[in-house]
Amino acid sequence: MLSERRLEVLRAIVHDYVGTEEPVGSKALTERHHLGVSPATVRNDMAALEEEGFIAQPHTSAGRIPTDKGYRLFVDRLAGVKPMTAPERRAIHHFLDGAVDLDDVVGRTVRLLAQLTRQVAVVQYPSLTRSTVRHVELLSLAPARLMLVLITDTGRVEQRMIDCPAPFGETSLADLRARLNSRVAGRRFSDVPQLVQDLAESFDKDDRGTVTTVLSTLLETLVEETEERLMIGGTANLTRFGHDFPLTIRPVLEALEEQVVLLKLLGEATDSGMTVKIGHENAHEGLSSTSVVSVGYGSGSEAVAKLGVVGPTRMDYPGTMGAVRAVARYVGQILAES
Amino acid sequence: MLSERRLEVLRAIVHDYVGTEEPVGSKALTERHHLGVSPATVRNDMAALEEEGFIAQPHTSAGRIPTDKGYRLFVDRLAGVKPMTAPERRAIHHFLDGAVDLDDVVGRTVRLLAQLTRQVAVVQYPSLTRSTVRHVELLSLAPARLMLVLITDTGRVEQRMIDCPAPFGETSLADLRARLNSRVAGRRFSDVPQLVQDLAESFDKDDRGTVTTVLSTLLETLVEETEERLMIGGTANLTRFGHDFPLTIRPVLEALEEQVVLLKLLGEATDSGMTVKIGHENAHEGLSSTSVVSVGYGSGSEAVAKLGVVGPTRMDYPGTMGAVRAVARYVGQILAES
DNA sequence: CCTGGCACTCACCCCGGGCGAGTGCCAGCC
DNA sequence: GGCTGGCACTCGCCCGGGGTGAGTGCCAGG
Repeated sequence: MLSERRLEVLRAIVHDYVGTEEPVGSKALTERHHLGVSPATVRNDMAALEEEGFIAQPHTSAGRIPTDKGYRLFVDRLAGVKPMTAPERRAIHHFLDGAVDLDDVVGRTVRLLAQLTRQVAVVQYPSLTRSTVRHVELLSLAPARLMLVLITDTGRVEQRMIDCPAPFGETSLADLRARLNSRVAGRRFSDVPQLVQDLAESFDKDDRGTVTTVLSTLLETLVEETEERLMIGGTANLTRFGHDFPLTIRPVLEALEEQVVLLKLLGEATDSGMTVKIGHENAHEGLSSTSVVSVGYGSGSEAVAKLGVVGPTRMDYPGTMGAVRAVARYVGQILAES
Repeated sequence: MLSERRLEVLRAIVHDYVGTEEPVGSKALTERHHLGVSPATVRNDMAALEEEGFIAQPHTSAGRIPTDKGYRLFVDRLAGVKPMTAPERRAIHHFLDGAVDLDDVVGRTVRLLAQLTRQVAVVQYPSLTRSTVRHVELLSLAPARLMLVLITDTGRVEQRMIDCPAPFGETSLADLRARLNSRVAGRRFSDVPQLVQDLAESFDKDDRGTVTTVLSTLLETLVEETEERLMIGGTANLTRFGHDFPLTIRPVLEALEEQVVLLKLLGEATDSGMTVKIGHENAHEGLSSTSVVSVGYGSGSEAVAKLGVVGPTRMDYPGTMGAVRAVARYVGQILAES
């Protein structure tokens, strides 16, 4: 119901406003974009767009700025994803390739995303829930003290101390280790509880207490770590938010410190494909003047975690989406290789 | 050479300025602090203090604010460390006590420090250099793929993947694991290189390549991890910096993102006792309008890492120092227990 | 349906005056 | 000698007013 030209006007407004950060008027629009019509016509179009809620004026006799709804339309129908150039892609690959362990991969990814988009980057650690167990290791640190180490196929490592109810011999330990691994290695994390259910029964009465403790610690690790970790970076980019940002920046910083908030944020994104949440679409109040672009990534075809960026609603959507998508793709590759 | 009263005036100026964030004049001073002298006298004292460079006026006909040098004197001679109250101490202990692993301890410490001081908190992970090896574990993930896990007495765990030049049997693995541990377990990290020096020689020719690879990876881990990790939090508190902070906050955020900068910052602090770096005393330019209060902490008597807070030079030094010291003490306790 | 013209609105900038906190200095007092 | 009250002066801040210009809405004509 919006004519082609009106959409074009909206696109032009978004483009200019993102660039200049200032309300854009009809005259300036016709000058910078050859729309083929006069300012007066554009004014009529603007009035229509405002009527529909896609743009607004900060005050009478000022230019227009896009509303959240306007950005929404822009992202959905007017903007493509701007692909990275070949040199950029090479640089991404090269930068990520030097990582030594999972922490390093995540750390580099955060810095890379922040740099590419000049916004705040958020990267979730690969989840345990979806991934499979590569290996479970048990170490004896003291006669009645064990350490449990869980290694996943995404390279994540979790460890827990275990105080045994009774001393636990080396042979029993080797036995438990072997049986545990034969059952759970290569299996999905979510299947583990069932797989180890009756394991304790096959052990001596003396050892049974310890085995039970070990198993429950293992399951606890599973549950606790469904509560994910993440890393953020590029907060210095928040200073580019706007002139008035003492008020804007504060709630954003606060939201960023709340891992729970961020995880929920990423969690709300659809599993496949890119998700763009604009302004008030974000549930968290502190982020109501920001947009979040996120996408899943993973070592295989399946996404095991998400990453994204948080920036002002007034952001370069095509460029940001391109960068986010490219980084996610390469991180997936790196994880698959390791 | 400064009379007692002049020091008292300086103390009052610091106190008021920290509270109000506004230049403090002679009249207001005599009203809020019963110095027993008139404003005129205070003015003379102020002139003297300014002459010596302890205070300055932002512009003529304004009140005075302390200079870096003034804060220095205040911290060194006029301020004590304000001890935490008993309830606060209990809260600290309780909050830290619930941690499940090292990451959690560090995470909680950061949040705690940020909350207590209402400033930006920085906590360094316990160093590997000073600590001792609790256990080295080798896991076979694939015929020619090993994982090396290094566990320290501070609870830190590092892992590395190793691609072997040749397949490595289970018995050889057990052998290497046992010998490695008998040599390095309980030893200082810095002694490890020497202790494993000739280990490869005692192995079969076939395995020697793999053993060498394992050892060099172990030593690499040692070196790489001398490059420490740290965690920061409470960046939202930066918004309380001052009215003009778009300019102030940016370089600080940038500095905080540079782990290297922060590590150097903490590194410059003296090993024992508390260090307070004020304004330009900080080498990094972005931090020239901040003060850093840091202190070492450790599981035993020896400090294994440092923690601290970064805030505006205009901060409550006694309170901040009290909080930093208390937190460091309790973290040490928690680490010793685990 | 587009266009040029026109009157109108209103944020922004600049300016000048009044206000008041704060200072430095000085003469007098203890 | 050091403290005090008094006094003239400085200068940043607040406030109101007028000018400017970008931008708008509307309307009549093509």
